[in-house]
Amino acid sequence: MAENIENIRHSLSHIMAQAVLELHPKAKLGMGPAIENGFYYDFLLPAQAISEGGQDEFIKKVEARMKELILQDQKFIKKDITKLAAKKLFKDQPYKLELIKELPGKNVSVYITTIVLKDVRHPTSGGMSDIPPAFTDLCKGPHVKNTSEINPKAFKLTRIAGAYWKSSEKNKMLTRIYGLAFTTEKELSDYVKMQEEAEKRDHRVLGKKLDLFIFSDIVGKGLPLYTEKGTAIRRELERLIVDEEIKRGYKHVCTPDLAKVDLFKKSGHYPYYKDTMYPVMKVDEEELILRPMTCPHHYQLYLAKPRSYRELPFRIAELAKQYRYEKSGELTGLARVRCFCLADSHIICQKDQAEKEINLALKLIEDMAGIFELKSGVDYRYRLSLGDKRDSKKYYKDDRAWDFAENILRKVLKEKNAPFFEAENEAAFYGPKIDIQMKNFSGKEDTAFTVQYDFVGPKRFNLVYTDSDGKEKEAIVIHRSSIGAVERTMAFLIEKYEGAFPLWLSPIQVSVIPISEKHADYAKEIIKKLKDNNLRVELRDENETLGKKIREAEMQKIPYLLILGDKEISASAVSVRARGKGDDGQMPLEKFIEKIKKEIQEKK
RNA sequence: GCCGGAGUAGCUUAGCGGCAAAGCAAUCGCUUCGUAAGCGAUAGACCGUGGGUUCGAAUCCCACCUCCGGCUCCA
Repeated sequence: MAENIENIRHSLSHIMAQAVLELHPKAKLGMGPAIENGFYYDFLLPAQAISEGGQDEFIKKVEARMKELILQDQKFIKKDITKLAAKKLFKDQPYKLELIKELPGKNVSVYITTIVLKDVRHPTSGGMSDIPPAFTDLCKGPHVKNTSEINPKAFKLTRIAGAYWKSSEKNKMLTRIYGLAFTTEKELSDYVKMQEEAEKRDHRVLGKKLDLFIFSDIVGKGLPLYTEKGTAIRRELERLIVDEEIKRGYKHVCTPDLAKVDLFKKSGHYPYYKDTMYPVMKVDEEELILRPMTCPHHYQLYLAKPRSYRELPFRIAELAKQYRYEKSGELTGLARVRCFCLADSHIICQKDQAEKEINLALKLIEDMAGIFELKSGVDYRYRLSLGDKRDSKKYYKDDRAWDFAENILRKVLKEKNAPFFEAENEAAFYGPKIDIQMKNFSGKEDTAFTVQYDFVGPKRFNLVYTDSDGKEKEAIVIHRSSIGAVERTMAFLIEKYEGAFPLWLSPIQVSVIPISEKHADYAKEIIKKLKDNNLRVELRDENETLGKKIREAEMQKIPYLLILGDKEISASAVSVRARGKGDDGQMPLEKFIEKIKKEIQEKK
């Protein structure tokens, strides 16, 4: 039955179109495919079709009619007809006509749904032998044979959204209706429940609950403000990556957040990205912009003096703040912001060093992902993002360089046995890249980390070195991020851990809880000793019951609670409670400190 | 940016033309507690902003701002 679900979903999209056309005979049909977990159909609806009564009312009406249509045991019949006949058939459907024109061959297939002769479930509706087809759609199928294969309780219309015809911003926006569909009612309700559970992991919800970051209308959208707790997490991530990169031979540098617009004109970024750059600030005779990327700044450091082949690979790294004017509708919590900090690096090297450097960069990324317990194939997968040689507007024209770079990236992935897929038209203008695609709480993917091959930057900035033969040669550049944008990575981690961070990342590592006011002084002593050991601690000395203070600390997902009462004072000890594990018994403070410092060290 | 929704106390929400409510948080008492919510009181809201309709607007209409779900985009 499972292999039939695609057919069910696709058939439901036709039934939805049929229902919508009944309600609004003048509606124009776009496309209506099956998708993961359901289906959609795009319509051009008459004005006010939805606004009368609102979206919920509209969905309810369509859904109710769909259920009736399903119960009519409609047959799906496939017919191949000539394009000419199809054009006649769809003369009132401009989008279908457009599709017919574009389809190859002389014939197209259409699916006709028609009501069967005997409606056994509705005996009162009588014979219907000569009624015309209920609905005909241009479609290559496949479909169910009969709507009786569809469980009317196992689907549900979910939402209405705008979607551009053929996915292009230049085209008209149609109204898309989404539905969920499964084979059984239980699968549907299980899915809905699962979604509700997943929403609790949403980093925006947890960010508020755990007091990690906020947004302020007057600061501006897409510009997060981190609280003390959120900043603690950031700081740990930043320390981790800077220390690790320095160990691995990167030169960590600091360059300004803005630059003359000329810098980005020279780099070639400007014409490609000017719409997503902040506009020019004119000061005296200078025209400055907030930088949307760091590469050209780093190139200037390389160019500060003549370079020898002995200095290569020249790995410049920075925790670089970047500013991009993303469209307002594209902003999402910390995952997509207008000001972010990229763990960025540009590796300037010889062409024949590229393969090794790409491998090293991927190794660093994987080691970092390992620390976060992110698993290849589960939490993330690799995407080989390719260009399009036919599109010389979007991609720098140099077919040989593209082939060379693509082959290196593909070879690296193959030799690693990495699970990867290839994606056309996802490259940067200056070269192909390997993107590490991470899943978020709702199952959608975002690029978390990236390794890119660049053969354009060196030409534009004359990034050369003196080779062993004394001749000047052109270098190539590997752009890479290690832990990506700190903001986006935090979003992933909040969702991954559901706010229960490992000890080393926890904003508060230890909560000290005196049982009553009598024990407050002892608690303060303990706090001081913990702080002397660079631990992040808090004191819960409110006049509340022990149970309540524990509950609050647990809800804040604090890894360790120290409970202090008469027993602990007389034993000069602390009682430890580990997150989610309950009472873990008494131990001397020194032993506890030693234990958790080890745990922090190991980043577990 | 576009399509569709939503904005009520610090947070989560109820109210949907006729006196702005509740729980949690906060503050103050009582309680001094042994491993996930002790009891009571007090305070807290220009109902996102600005216009309009109406005898009367949190509620209806318009514009703007912000957020959410999609579309587009993501160097």
